[in-house]
Amino acid sequence: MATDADILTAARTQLTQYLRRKGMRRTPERIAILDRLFAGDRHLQADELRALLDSDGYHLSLSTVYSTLKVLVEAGLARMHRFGGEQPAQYERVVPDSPAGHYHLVCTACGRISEVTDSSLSLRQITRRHYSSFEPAYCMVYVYGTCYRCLKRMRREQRRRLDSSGKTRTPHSPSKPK
Amino acid sequence: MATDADILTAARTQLTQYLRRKGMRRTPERIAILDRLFAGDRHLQADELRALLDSDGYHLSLSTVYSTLKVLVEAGLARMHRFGGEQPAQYERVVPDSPAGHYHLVCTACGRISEVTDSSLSLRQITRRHYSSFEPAYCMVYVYGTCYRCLKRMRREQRRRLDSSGKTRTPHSPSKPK
DNA sequence: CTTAGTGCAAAGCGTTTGCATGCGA
DNA sequence: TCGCATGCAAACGCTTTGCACTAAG
Repeated sequence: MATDADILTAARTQLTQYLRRKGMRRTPERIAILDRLFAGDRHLQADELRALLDSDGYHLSLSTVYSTLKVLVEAGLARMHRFGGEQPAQYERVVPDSPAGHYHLVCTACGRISEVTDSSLSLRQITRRHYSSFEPAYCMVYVYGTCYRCLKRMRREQRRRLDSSGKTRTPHSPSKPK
Repeated sequence: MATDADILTAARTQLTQYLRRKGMRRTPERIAILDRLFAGDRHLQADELRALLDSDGYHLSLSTVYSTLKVLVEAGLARMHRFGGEQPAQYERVVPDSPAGHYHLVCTACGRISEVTDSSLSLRQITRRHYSSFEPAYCMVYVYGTCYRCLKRMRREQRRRLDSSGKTRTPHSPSKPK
């Protein structure tokens, strides 16, 4: 039932504690980046995050964004993803103490990401069945495939290809041969 | 029960078919790269793969390695991983028609990867519970944590730190201060 | 004979680093 | 005041690209 405000508060607290524990400083830049990352649950690239902060009137350097994101990841407040391999890293907030696992549907055609929360795929369940020789911290699940949008498009294109290659096989209509 | 030889044969066949279907050429470089990738089930980086081929007396350019790996991924014969985010991409063979899912244990301390085959985490089981709006192709599971080797090391370091900071608090033994 | 594939070198691009300055504790 | 954090620009490293040459079909 946590509201976004609750989540942000919890995150700020966790960051403050982490920084203190590590003897690091609680700078306004770090707070601002945390706030912006937690303002939504989208995946953000470093430069997107910077652009957002910029349009908020908050100007900071890319290196600061990168270093802070690294801090957030170490503090367990953010997670880094490399979805395609070609595309740049994307960062995602981690809601403190949230028990549910969630995984990512990655469309290999358009790169769009959707998220699925699935309690049956919780960290606990996945990590439980491990050997004692590995101490799991968290897990990530990626399902690669085709999103419905691309499926539709691909079907449309296929149809058109058949229409034009089949010549007059089906005297239907070339419809829009554009 | 497939032997490595069987697997390689199947992979070669699948590649040949894929290339024919796409109107692409069956060059010796592509075969060599496929063979080398399937010679073991390790994760390989592009330049490692090239080095291996090099030591086999097979010299080819890095760009060829990259472009061929891309082809193999598209043909469903290889998979690309970006484990840490910082480290370069690693490639892994995909055994044709192998039903079992396997996931990766990634040590966040040393970067070492181990693989776990787990039939209860098969693609089928994971993808079954999706909406109809996404057509899954394959999935990847990463469990991040600490491997036993690093756990041991970290415990050792922690102990040493306590020993030296705690002064003579517990007059036990520094045991092996090595 | 045609044209996709290869090799080489250079470009590209996300990310990191070095260093001078600024600011939190 | 002390030393970590920031900003800038340059460096870095993996990957891609452009182009001339080679070879598969």
